[in-house]
Amino acid sequence: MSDDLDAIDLRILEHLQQDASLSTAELADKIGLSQSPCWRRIQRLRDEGYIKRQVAILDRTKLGLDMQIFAQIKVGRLDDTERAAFERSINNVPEIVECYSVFGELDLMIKVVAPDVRWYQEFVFDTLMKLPGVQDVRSVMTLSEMKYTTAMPLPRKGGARTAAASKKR
Amino acid sequence: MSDDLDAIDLRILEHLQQDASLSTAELADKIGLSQSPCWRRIQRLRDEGYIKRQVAILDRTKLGLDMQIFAQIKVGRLDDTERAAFERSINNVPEIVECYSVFGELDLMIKVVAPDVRWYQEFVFDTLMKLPGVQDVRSVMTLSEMKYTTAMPLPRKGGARTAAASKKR
DNA sequence: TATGAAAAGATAATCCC
DNA sequence: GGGATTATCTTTTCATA
Repeated sequence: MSDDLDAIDLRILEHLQQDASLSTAELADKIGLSQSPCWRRIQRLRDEGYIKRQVAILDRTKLGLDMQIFAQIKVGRLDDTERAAFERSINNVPEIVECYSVFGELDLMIKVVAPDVRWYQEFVFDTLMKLPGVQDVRSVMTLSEMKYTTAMPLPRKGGARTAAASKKR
Repeated sequence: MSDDLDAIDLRILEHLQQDASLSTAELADKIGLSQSPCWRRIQRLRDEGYIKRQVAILDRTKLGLDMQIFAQIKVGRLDDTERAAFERSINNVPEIVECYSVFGELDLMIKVVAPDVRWYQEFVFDTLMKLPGVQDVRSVMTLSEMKYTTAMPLPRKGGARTAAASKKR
């Protein structure tokens, strides 16, 4: 449970969260290390949970999913059982790609991918409104995606003040 | 540019977007195919752009990034040059992980990851408010992440009415 | 404790059917 | 699409510092 990352670990993570198809040798080369230590570090980063998983990112629009909508939802008080059921429902709807409980007037912020407006309209009435306790749904349709990344900010070499660098662990 | 996916392609995509660390042989086995055709299909799905890339998903909280915030931003009219500069700025800030232009009262919806409230406060004043044309920032802090996935909904075997299935291509 | 070189094993990529 | 071959990469072992 040694819990600190050195500069080399961070460079490995930075590369892998941009492109996990790199071979160990290529990656080792990029960071000026030989294969074995590079491989062991990757293994350790996996074992310690810094790397959660490795996934393929698909082209949303090529799959006909041209729309993305943020839906803000007002939910009434739920007991623990209802809450668990709610969360299970959310996870069973593949078109809901993100869901957060949030501070403020509305209780949930969810991100939905959809093929078109008609589909989404049905989705709101047939799926969202039927989730337990849902009282109100306010939808914000996106016009364009200016940025979408799965990459987390990591402390950078220059010691620049980034999010990841400012937190004492 | 043959543009249709059969049931096997979809099963391959489904597996890979959940776990891209599967070997071709393992994947082939899961879908009842032998290695060569499975490999060729994966290659084709890559070439045709259905698979955009392969990334490592890191553990946000292990990196000290415990907060996620949706910031809705009002931006004044921008000409093309300013717009391009804006988009470049967004892409240069690693803590901004998603950014969409949206319909409605406010113009942009961005998702930010941050270590703590203090960091985020500084970020709003030192970074967000200094982006060209920004007039107003409204922040919604998330309390908990109920779902986050990079996986897109794909048409399913049963012919269930999913988002991906309803769009004619 | 970490590295590098090299062997052993597994996988990816190509061939032919 | 399948089977077999080759090339490449991953993983282990071992020697070194």
